[in-house]
Amino acid sequence: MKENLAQKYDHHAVEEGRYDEWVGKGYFTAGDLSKKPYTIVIPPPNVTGMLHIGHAWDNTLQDIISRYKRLKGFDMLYLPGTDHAGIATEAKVDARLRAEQGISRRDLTREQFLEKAYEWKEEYAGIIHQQWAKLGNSLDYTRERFTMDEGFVKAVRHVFVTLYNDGLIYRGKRIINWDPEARTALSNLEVYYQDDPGQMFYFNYRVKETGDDLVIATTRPETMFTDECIIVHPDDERYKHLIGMHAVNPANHEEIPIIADSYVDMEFGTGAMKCTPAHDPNDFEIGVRHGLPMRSCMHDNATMNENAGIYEGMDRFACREALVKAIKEEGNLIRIENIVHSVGHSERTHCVVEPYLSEQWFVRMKPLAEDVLAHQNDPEQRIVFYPERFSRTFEQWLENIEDWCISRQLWWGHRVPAWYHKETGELYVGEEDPKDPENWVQDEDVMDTWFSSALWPFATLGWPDDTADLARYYPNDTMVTGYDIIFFWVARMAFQARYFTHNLPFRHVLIHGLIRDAQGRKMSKSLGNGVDPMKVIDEYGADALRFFLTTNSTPGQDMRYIPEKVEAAWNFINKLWNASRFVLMNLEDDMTYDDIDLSNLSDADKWILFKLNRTIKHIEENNEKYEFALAGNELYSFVWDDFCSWYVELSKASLNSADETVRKAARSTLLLALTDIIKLLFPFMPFVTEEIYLKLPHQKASLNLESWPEVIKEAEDFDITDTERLISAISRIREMKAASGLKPSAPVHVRIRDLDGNGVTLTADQAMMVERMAKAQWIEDASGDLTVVSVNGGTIQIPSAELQNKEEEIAKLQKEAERLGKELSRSEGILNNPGFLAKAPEAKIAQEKKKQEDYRKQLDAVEERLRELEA
RNA sequence: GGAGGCUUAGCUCAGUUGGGAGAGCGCACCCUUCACAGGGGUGAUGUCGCAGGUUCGAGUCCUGUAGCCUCCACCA
Repeated sequence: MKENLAQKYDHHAVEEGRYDEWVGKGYFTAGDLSKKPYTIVIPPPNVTGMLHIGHAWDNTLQDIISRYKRLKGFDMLYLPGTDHAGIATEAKVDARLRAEQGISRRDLTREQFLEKAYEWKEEYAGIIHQQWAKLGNSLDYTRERFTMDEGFVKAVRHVFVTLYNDGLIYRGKRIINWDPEARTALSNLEVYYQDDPGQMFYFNYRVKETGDDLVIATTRPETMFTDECIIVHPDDERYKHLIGMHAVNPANHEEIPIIADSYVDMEFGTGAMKCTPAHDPNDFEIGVRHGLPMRSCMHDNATMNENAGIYEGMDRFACREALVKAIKEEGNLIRIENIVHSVGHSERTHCVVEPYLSEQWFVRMKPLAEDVLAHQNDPEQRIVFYPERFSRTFEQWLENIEDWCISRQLWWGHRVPAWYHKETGELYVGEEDPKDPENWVQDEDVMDTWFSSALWPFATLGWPDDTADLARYYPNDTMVTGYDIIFFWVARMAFQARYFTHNLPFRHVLIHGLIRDAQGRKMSKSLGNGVDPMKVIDEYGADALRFFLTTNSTPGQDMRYIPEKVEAAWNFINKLWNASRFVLMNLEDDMTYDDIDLSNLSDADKWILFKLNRTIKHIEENNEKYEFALAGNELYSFVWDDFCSWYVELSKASLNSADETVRKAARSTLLLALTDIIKLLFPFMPFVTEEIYLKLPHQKASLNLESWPEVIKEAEDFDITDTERLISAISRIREMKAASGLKPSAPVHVRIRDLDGNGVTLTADQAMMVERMAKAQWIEDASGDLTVVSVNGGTIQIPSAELQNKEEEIAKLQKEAERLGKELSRSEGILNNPGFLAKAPEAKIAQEKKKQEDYRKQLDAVEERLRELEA
């Protein structure tokens, strides 16, 4: 006997050490020029921490595609890398400094801080590598990248400078979202809105010239110190006469002009609004339009500045409270309404974002977005989304895009390549540092992390240099990512690729959802409901986790983490393991893969090979469409039901045959089918399939070097109708026995009739199947009372004395008669419908007629038996 | 205000050009030398959210509607 697998499937033993061996042998290293290239770049995980189960899902999808493509004969490049994740990492390092040394980043110099940040990066990149290994990701480490490595520095500078020179990057004083805790600007995307309880304050701005009361509402009284004017609608009869006059600001008694602008909605509030250009984006627009002053009344940490007078130094919210109190005391508070309104928070620090006027760098988005949108109509240059609906999300966002604020007041990131002359104040923007650095000071800001990740698909391949990898592996073929970063990332890669490579970054985008906990809640640190993929792997193995993740999800849809389902995946692997042990036990010691001989196949052999062929085709079709759940589920039932439950059992008869040609055919079928099964499963569960492969007679040094199973040509013409019928007959016999309270092993005799009542003669092969699987002995003919049950294509008859249960049989037959009656009337209904006959396809009509006839015959047999029983 | 998703068996979910409702888990009964008791066999359970429409035929297409959820925009 061949060396067999261990008696028990132990995922630790199977997965241990295998990955390093694969990497060491270079199985994941791309570069075979004789093959067609296929590229996936990993969405670079942030070096902020460890991978979570969402990464495991994302990566498994990529790895399945990669391994499938390798089997299909592609030169597969699955490129790894990590993202410096500017603000997120900076916050982590800052928190660590606080915890370990009781200091903040501001207590260090920029250089000192960056040193700490690099230490952090090294530490977590190391952890991420270990995690990738555990997951089994077939990454080409010879091409690993980091979004702040040397090549990226070059790429980012080139992009910045080019866009600047082309007028697509500009510096300007604008209202941006300011995070007063991190003290940095944020992009619109880094702000989330949440309904918070708040208050609407109504104040009286008395009109200086007339003494009229002018009631103005605001939710942010603390910004009133820099109100620059009052605005009313030019057509508003209530206020028309006040235009050009002045109102007294109740916060600081400044007299501010009352001006007209049709921006004001007369229906909203009191119809008059205050305008604070430095603290509100809409007010800013108005301010620009009317040439208003733009004073700010806050510091960058959201405490009040000198423009707030006596409130200087106070926190914005404390100031709000104190100010309202003061205004009330002066009699200018009209009323306060409690409201719930949407308030912007920082994605990172969660504090309330302050619309804040400051000098920042922006990317002019419109022309870039339009270029992408234009190419979405070009079949050759269109990015195709799976599922397709996400292309709408993508395109709609691009259609309504606003300029992108890319500067961040941080240290960890790509520094803006702009310098200011110490003497003249001249601005220099360039890829090279100034020739006379002593005369220049570099812009302090760094760039939004996404500015560099946007270059990922091509900068990882060596761009802006004209490298061989870039020529070969770009554009990427498939990008796999979550719907949550379509705007952050996918859209930005799209326009940068368009602008700088005049190409699409990738042809396909496979979108997946979020993974939630068993109750359907989002996983979060505060809930403590996150699932650590490494713990899952420890408990069930990476193969089980991978199979769970990809066969319980639908593209684009969220999924829940349900431990029982991971366990079900483990059980499936265990089943495969045991079936493999069975096969190995039955192969001869010296058997090689070339000894497979498909002559003299039994009915059962033919049946499984025919089904195997169909399975190979289906899996391939679904893999091509990224429908891994459909592929995985089909494999599950093919392996468990068809291969294990039926074929392995049936093969036992052949393996015990006295005829060596029969035994050989069974061995050949077992080896061929199992080998193909593990190839089909390999992308899903690379560890256990490799283990099995190496124990089986095999042709390559590793399953990684194998090729996708070929459809077996001979098997395409096999007619398995009789075998299918026999299998359903076996089920009916088992059913009859179970219904009669007989043990499965209790022997019975069985006679089979066709639909016309003629005896069916079984071949020796078929009789053996019945004997083996149903513990029923086939007899040509039987006398006496026979219990009857209908089966597709005929009836099964068992001597009643052997079943000894008349009531059961009557009940069963009545139920059967009822079912057949229903089917028959359904069928007749359709066939009596002239519309159906006139419009349905010929084949469908013929099929329905055949069914009707069969139902009729079956029902006749059942009714005849019922009459006998009742007599 | 705009866009999208979900609603199918007790639970979690599939269901890809419209043609006799599925899986896993759970549940009931039976079964152990012979690959696997983390197993085998048999079985029960669904007016496919609701209402219309198109069609010979709708879980599947169209319209409307309810509930839950997500994203985008706006909010003096």
